[in-house]
Amino acid sequence: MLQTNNVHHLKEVTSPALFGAEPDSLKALFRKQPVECLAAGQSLFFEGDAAKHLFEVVEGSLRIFKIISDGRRVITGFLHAGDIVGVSLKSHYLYSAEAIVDTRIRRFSRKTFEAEVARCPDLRPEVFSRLCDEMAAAQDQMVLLSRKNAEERLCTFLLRQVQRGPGLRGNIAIVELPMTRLDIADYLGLTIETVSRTMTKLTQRGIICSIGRHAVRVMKHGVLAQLSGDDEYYGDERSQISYAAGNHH
Amino acid sequence: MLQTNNVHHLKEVTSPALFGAEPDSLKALFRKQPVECLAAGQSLFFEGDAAKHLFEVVEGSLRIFKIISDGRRVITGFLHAGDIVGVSLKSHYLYSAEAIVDTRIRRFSRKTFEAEVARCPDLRPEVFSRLCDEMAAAQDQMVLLSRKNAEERLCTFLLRQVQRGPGLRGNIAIVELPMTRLDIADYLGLTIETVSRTMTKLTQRGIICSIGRHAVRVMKHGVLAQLSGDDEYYGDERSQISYAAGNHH
DNA sequence: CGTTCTCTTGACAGCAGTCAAGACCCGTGG
DNA sequence: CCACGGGTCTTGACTGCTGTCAAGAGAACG
Repeated sequence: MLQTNNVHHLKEVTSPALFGAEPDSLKALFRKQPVECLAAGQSLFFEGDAAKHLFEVVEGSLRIFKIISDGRRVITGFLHAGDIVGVSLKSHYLYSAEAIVDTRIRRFSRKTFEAEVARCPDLRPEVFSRLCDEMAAAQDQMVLLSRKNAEERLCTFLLRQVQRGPGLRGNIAIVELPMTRLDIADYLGLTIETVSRTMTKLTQRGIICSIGRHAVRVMKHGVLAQLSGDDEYYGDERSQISYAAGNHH
Repeated sequence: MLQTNNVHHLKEVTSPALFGAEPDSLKALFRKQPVECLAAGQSLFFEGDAAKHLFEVVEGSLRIFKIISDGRRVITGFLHAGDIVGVSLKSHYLYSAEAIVDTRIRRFSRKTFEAEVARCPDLRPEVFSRLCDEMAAAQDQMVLLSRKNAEERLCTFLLRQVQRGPGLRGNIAIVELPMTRLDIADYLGLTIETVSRTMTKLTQRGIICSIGRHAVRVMKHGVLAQLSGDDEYYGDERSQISYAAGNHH
């Protein structure tokens, strides 16, 4: 948790001022707002509520999800420190948002936000850019849900977490997984049992190595990438994949 | 995509006090552009191409899709007359676009488009609104792909086509399906065989009735809605669903 | 230390995928 | 007009991945 927070700071500082304007002008809006705290499991808002606010995640993680008819839940995304909730808002929230762990947020009135964006042209590219990023992520998720098998889904998921994280040292990275297995399952369109079984298999093959329940050490980043199904091409490079149990811990 | 969403969006965008713009100002931009023709099967652009243009579909239909590693195709959406392609663009196209049938389009330079939007504040709410509609549709699609079974997927798909269409007369509507079964399968995350079998079942139960390959008559709109899995609640109303073959032809 | 929740593992079932064959549609050319 | 050929669609038999159900192990918390 603290690590991701530090990284977020790093990103902010090192992000080059390519655009002339200060890079995180959007977040600057939030900076003066008071910080609020959400306990793990607490709801921030519900799908269908009037969308009165936007939120910045200061620390912690949120899940955003929809519930359909008979109680099935679909998690459409996770949000972490530095993310902004609700840029793509209509008049009502499209999804519910809950804290996964104890989380700190800042709040911004939607009305004021829109006025600020209208007033300050420098903000618009960033709003637009965040929307497009969200759209690109949604499309990648559609690909995952539409055509990937359980192993590919989980590998893709783990890779995404690696990319968010503190970067890999050598070939090895540690990724935090603050969410539960059920959260992961509902995000990947699987059951909790399939997530669990697939993680066990990846562990047995020495590709990952569990560190408690909420962290994983990625031992073979390249193999993970191959198994994710996102590679553009592969010939016989698949041979790199080891089906034998590797040396873990 | 959902009617409820459209209602919100209408309220928001057409509210004259807030924006005072003509509703379709965006399309007005395209109106002066020359019309180009695409033959069925022809590509408009490819995923990864530099995104130099936006397009308005004047007549016909497009499929937009991504291809992953071993050739698997995921159709992320269909576009029809009146839709605009590429509002959510980054510097490169996120997906490929192909004509499903002979299609007529208008083209607009991305650079000019952005200049126009910067110059004319009235356009911005509409751009934003279209982006949000796209996002809402993407999330509905994630729900479909994540948690719905074959029958629910197909019923949801058919319902969406009905909502796009000329409206239902009485309880019955005719929906055009210009795309092939393979297109539908790649859109719904199924195989062509499963799509075919599921349509056969719906036909046998008298819920729909095929009119050639590219059109369907919806006989029981309410049942279709129940089977789509989007209903908020149901008690014993399921009893309305008939498992006996209905009277068709 | 016991309760509760989460996670793992196993046995089994079922939905959808795969493979295969044949029907149907439609444009082309005889 | 009909025959032909290629593509699309339907249908059947079978397989297999993932879901379901169930039990037990492991963590977290009071």
